[in-house]
Amino acid sequence: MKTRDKIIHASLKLFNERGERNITTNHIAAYLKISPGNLYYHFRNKEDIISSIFLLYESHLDSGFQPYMGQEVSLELLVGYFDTMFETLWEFRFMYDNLTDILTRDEAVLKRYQHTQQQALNRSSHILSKLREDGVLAIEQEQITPLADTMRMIACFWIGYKQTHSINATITKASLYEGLLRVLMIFKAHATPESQGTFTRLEQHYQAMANTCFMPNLDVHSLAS
Amino acid sequence: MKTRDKIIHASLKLFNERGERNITTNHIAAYLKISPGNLYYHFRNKEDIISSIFLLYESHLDSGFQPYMGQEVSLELLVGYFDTMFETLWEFRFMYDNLTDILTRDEAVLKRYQHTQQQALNRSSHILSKLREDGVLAIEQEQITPLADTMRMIACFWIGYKQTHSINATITKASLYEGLLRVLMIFKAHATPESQGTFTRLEQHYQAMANTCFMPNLDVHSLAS
Amino acid sequence: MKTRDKIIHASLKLFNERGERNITTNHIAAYLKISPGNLYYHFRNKEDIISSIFLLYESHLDSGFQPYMGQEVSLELLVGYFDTMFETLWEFRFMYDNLTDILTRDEAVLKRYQHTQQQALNRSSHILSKLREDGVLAIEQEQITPLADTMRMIACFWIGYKQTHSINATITKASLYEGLLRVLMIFKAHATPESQGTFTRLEQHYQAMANTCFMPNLDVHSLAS
Amino acid sequence: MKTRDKIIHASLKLFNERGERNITTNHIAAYLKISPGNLYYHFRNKEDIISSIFLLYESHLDSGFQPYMGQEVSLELLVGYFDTMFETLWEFRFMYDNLTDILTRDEAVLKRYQHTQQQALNRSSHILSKLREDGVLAIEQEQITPLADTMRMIACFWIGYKQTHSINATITKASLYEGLLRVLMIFKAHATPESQGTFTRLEQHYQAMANTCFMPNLDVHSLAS
DNA sequence: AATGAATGAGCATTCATTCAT
DNA sequence: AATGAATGAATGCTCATTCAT
Repeated sequence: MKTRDKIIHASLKLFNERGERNITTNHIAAYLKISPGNLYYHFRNKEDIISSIFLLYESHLDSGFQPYMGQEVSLELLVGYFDTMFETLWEFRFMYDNLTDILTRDEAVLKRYQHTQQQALNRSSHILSKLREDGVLAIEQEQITPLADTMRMIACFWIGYKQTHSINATITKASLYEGLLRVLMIFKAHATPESQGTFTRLEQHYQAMANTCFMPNLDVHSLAS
Repeated sequence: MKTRDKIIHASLKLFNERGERNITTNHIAAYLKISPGNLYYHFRNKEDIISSIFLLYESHLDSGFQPYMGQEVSLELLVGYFDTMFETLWEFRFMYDNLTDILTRDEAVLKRYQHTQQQALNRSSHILSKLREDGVLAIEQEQITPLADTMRMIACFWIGYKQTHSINATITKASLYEGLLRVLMIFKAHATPESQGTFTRLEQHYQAMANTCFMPNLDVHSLAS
Repeated sequence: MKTRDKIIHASLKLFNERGERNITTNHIAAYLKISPGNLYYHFRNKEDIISSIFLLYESHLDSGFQPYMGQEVSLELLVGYFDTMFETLWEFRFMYDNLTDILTRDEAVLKRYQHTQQQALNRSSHILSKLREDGVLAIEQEQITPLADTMRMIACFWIGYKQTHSINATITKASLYEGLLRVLMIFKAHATPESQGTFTRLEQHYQAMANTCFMPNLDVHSLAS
Repeated sequence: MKTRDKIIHASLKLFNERGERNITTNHIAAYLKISPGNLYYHFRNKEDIISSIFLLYESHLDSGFQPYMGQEVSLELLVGYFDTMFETLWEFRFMYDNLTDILTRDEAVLKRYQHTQQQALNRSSHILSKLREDGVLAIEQEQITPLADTMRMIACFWIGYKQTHSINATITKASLYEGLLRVLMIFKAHATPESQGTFTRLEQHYQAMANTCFMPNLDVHSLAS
């Protein structure tokens, strides 16, 4: 891997593990066993590194949220989207510990972040619309975007929420699934009576996933069954 | 006002306006035109100032969330609680820009914060239970606490969310009402058919309130009518 | 006791226990539950307090080192002097942790200290002379002052020496007697053959004293026997 | 010279001249016309600088106190040791102005210091034993270590003693020779009658050295004659 | 590409001392 | 005599960034 990419990935790793505020450019250089000067050869400044990490974030989100023109809307598809979102959140969780602060510092990053988020929201709303048309959701058209937004919000702040409001502050994959179940709960509240069962099955699936985090050797096919 | 209180309020103001990480003790002293030594005469250190602000936060929350022994549960009462929460969040919004970081630094504050939040959650759950018994909410008993928790979560992170995900990042009272409406939306999703109308009226009330922010001279009695 | 004296004695106590450098004027005031302003009403500054402690030190030394015109020189008398010195050292031990530093800061105190020390040295030399005349010490007249000086030096720096060169750094009365025995060792090296026995008895006495520190209830008459 | 070494030597110089407590890291940086940041690039903190100075001290002492396997014990050899000790003390005299304080602050340095001192003491005792076997010293075997210890003590605190107890507080090489003569005095007190002459000659030698300090151009062969 | 020494403004904090009351 | 709030220069130290090599 090129030095530039090494710096991005080391920074991301260290930021996630110990918080962006606690990681200096010298920490990153020392971790990679390169000189601080070399780090600044590849990046103008620390903000520039963060900006590059956001670029990575954006492409993760974009590639995981591909629209699905023409395909039939399935719950699996929708869940695929949420899987993507939660995985992205895990990968870039340092951002969500400190989102306001980071975005306030760099106007350009803020704009790009908002654009990416807006696109993700549009796609989510589009899917919710289809689910409504298909009789899965009992919801008025004008409530669709607010609902998508609420779900996104819970996803975005779940990590920060867990870290501050739960006794055990360490974030794990299991605690992320807990967040997913919370989103599903809201989803289910808007489900038509006929689709309640489907949502129940989804819940059971993710509950199993959360449990699996502690039993990693089990092969999981809970949804398929 | 006593110097000690001046320091607390100036800190709160500056933290809210420019972020806690960007405000040094010297900034606070300079803003108040007192010496850094004087600031440290009144507070052991910066953490101590923050701790005192949290004390203020806790008493705001506690006094606004008085239990209502004996009274009849009304939507108005519940809404009063949310009004309190949203106003408190506004007053102490700097915390939510950086909650993980702040709470990680001071174990004692973390414990107190979590205790306060737990009590607020208990009271919310209690009210939801009553609403369920009164046939207002169609929700299983075991879903009550998760629902209360979700609503709290949206309340807690609404400001941070707005600040980072909306184009116009400036937080106003109107944008807080927007958050309130979002919570109501979730609420309404669990309403029994008979109480749908009540929730609709509530929505209209808060919508009016939000609009009034731009027309402050109008006397508002939207709920009464 | 008057506030002024309370300040002197509290300062002495705190300096001895925790080191002069580690005790601020605010510490002293807080310990006495008086205001810093009051402390500065009684003393111009910290140096002034230290100067007053030195005054106390000087009078201790002077009163314990009264010349003994006319009396017969006895070993008991001499030992009385060393008892005084060691007790004074114990009482004012903070000085000897940091003597250079303290005396460098205040010219006037330095001069007074040196004067007091010179007088103590003169008296010691005078006694040694008599002991020589009485056939107790086998020493040339011109070696008398250097010998007195060496003994004083060991006395003065014993505490500092113990604190830095022994594994167990805590200073106790017992460790002071250890220093006394060291001085006696030098003394004995200059004893005439006839007086060796007397010095041996002295050593046994102080050895017993050192042991007594751990058995405080025993009545000690080791010298008398 | 490398910056790191410059910092060590400048610190040593400034500490010796003005006392360690009175020299801040900023003083050192200013003296060397480097930035405080640069100083902290080379040293973790002030303790780290002091620790490095102690390393220097230890190697000075170790290299000057090489054991002398097989050689015949001569007074010259012994005196060589004391020369080393006194010169080392001169070079690092700031330590002895404040030894308790400095060693109390850093456990690791204390341990190393005590180890170095213990080794020096062992070697001194070993030499004294040989001198006793050779009929130079009239001393019981069990008194050897206390004697070595006493001599070391005088050496260690001579500078501090002179600085505080003599009218002319400025330390010179001549005043160091005075300390050496003091140690010799104790030594001589334990000499056998046959070796008294040798010690007298030694005294004369060092007396001459002390005088030479004021006549630096004279070639000194006082011992040889 | 890379090194690593160097910068310097800034930070949280301390403490002897002052002063209005 | 005494209070206690206030001062302000100073301290040890940090860290994003620069630059000669």
